[in-house]
Amino acid sequence: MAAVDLTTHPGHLARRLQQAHYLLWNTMVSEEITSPQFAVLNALVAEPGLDQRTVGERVGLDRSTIAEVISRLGRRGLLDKVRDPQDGRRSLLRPTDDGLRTHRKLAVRTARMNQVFLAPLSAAEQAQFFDLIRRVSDAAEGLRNPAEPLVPQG
Amino acid sequence: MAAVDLTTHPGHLARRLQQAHYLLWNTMVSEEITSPQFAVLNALVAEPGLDQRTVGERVGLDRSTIAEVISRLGRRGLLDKVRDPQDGRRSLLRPTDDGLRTHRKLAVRTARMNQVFLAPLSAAEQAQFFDLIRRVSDAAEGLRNPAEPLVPQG
DNA sequence: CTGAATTAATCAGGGCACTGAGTATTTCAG
DNA sequence: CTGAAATACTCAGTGCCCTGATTAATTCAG
Repeated sequence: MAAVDLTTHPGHLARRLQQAHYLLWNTMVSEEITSPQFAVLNALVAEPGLDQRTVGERVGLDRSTIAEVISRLGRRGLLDKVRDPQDGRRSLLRPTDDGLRTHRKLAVRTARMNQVFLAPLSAAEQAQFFDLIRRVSDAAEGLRNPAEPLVPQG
Repeated sequence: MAAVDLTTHPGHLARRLQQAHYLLWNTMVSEEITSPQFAVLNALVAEPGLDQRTVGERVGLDRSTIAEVISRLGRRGLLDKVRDPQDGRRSLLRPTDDGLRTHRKLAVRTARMNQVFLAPLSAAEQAQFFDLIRRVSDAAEGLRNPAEPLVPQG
């Protein structure tokens, strides 16, 4: 006995939500390009020439994961990766023509999928949905570095 | 240009939410036992003697993933796995004494973590949060098998 | 200018999540 | 009773996600 009701556990709900999304993405958007891959491509369409670490920051992927995702996108010929002549540690990334085409195509399908995914909610509820999830995520993210002791701001 | 705003994409938000949860779990609950592992243990505390497939159903893990999670819990000595004498295909699972102890300990910590995680929301908002996520997940889950042609209900 | 941080990227290793294919066991039609 | 279908599980392969350690390049103090 003493077992817990997981339907009131946000972590469990988050996992289920992501699984549901994965399913829909696979059937409605693409079986080749994943959602994180699209996010990276999208960041590079917005800001071509970013380095790997910054792209990871933009889309919320750590250094190891972003390296893998970028390697896959590179293998598929969707982005170019060149060493920064100014700073030999960095690789500068930008989408290829094929990458731009793929991004445009998937952006349309993604919008359609989002509509289906959110269809059970009214417009007001969808706004609530975004707001609540964002607030919880941001707050937890903020707990990462519990206020730097040195040079707090400026 | 033509880049999309990911902050209005439920899939992206779901991923961020799960990452935030992962972070908090790791610091506040356990670095050894993961959240899916706890979910499996919890299911077996509620219903000892379940077979692998059913446990997977209860906690939302597919056949392959549940096999891995159970193998890890078995290696840690938190559950026992015996072949069903009635049906040689099944393995019957039940928590060990150590598994029960671990479950009790983690249940307490998990409750504390959930409070911290949901602290940015009022009680009413927390209820909304559960409701909205559950409705979206359930609806997408329902799209898996688009209405069985045989014996719809009963 | 040189040695000590700092920084970007990589590598090794563990865990979650899915699909498609294969194996063993049970069930069920004939 | 026997062969086909269904079922529980396993295995191989791909991809996401994290941490800690390592490598290469840059920056910065002395």
